[in-house]
Amino acid sequence: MTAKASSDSAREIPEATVARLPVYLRALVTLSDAGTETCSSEELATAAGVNSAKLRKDLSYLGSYGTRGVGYDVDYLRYQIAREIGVTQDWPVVIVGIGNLGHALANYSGFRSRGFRVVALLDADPERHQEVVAGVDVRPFDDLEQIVAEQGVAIGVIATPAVAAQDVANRMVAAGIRSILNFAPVVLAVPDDVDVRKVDLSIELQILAYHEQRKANAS
Amino acid sequence: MTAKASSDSAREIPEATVARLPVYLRALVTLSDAGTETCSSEELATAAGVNSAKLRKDLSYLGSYGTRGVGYDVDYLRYQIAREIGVTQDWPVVIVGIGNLGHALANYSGFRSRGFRVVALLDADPERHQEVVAGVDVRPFDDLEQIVAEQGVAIGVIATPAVAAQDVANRMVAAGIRSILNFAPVVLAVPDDVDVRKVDLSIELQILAYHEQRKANAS
DNA sequence: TAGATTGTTAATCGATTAACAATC
DNA sequence: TAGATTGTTAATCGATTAACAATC
Repeated sequence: MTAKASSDSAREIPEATVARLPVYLRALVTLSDAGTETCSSEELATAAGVNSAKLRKDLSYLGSYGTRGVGYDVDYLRYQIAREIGVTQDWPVVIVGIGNLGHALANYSGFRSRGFRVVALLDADPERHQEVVAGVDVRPFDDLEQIVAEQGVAIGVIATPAVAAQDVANRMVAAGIRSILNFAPVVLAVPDDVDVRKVDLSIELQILAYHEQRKANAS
Repeated sequence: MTAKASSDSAREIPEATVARLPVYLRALVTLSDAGTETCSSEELATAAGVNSAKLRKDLSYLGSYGTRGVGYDVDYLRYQIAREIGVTQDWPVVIVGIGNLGHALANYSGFRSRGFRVVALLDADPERHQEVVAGVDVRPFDDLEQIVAEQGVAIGVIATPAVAAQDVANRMVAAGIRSILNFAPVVLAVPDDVDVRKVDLSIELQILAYHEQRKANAS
């Protein structure tokens, strides 16, 4: 299959750059909301917390969306980055494990406003199937395959205890999900074509502790 | 001030390695709990989801804790890594912003079991000051300075809405906190000697969406 | 034309990896 | 001694950064 209109977007974008695009997008949304129409790489870089050389290098992978001597049109660049990331469309998401964290995720407004739609909340515990969280019914985990098929779910979020996570991942993969955001503190084994990103609260704290300890020893 | 007993631990450990040490530590805890006494770099690497060359290189920054031809003593290596990270001691933590996410964090058992102790939950909203979450009273945000001083808090967690986050960070820094874990979707401005780590759920989802989009286009 | 700022080049830095000598 | 596995070396790869030519 050949590429459509923007055939140049087939270029390979480095992982480190991909990880920063959402940060730039958010900074642009903030600028746009504040009524700013144009910004320089220096201004945008400051808002995003990086240096301007890195920002310009990153943007250069997407194309040439600025004007020399002038800067970037905020709304135009915002659209181009959103398109590159893929958040001009809506992504149906399913969350599995509706404990404390699952509740927080289901209620997180940042998903909806950034191109993600929570279409289902699943939990293995029948006790929870009475609940409605953030306007969505909690349903049995066994409904996974049906929901994924019906709603075209491409992204799954795992917020279960560690012991259940691998099983949930297996079922997600079998159901056709190829992108997983994992909050359970385990290393998931998945096929090569499945993307897993991990958020681990205690690991983040441990990294802070390491540096904190060094500061304490240095003083 | 000169270093104590283990003067060799003054070596510089690369950031990428520091970020993986907690992963190795967790794998070792799992192995230990399963009764495993010895493991090779190959086994530990598999459990941690990295290749063995990287694991050995990482461990080499800490010292020489294995035995050629044999492997690593699980409990010994576990202790050495825990000591290097700094989680052989207890770190008092304060959480600010007790909404959905703050609740989830306060209840997260992984903190306690990994060397962190939530000593206070703070919220600016007086409505919440009645609450007890995970056995800890929710107190006014204005108590921050006092609590930090009394309890020797070194790590602060920000789980407030985006608009409040910078103010909270400023107050934390003024109170003497030098390590911050930020869940609010904003780039915090802090002095150079303050460490900020960021967890942003929607950014993680956006990175997945980018790759998902590419998979969809490739098919 | 003069000033400003992008997009790109090239140098530097840090992280990963394979291979293997050291050594249990 | 023979087999196994670490710890380290050196090559490779990818990311960052400063500098500046291109160009509005």
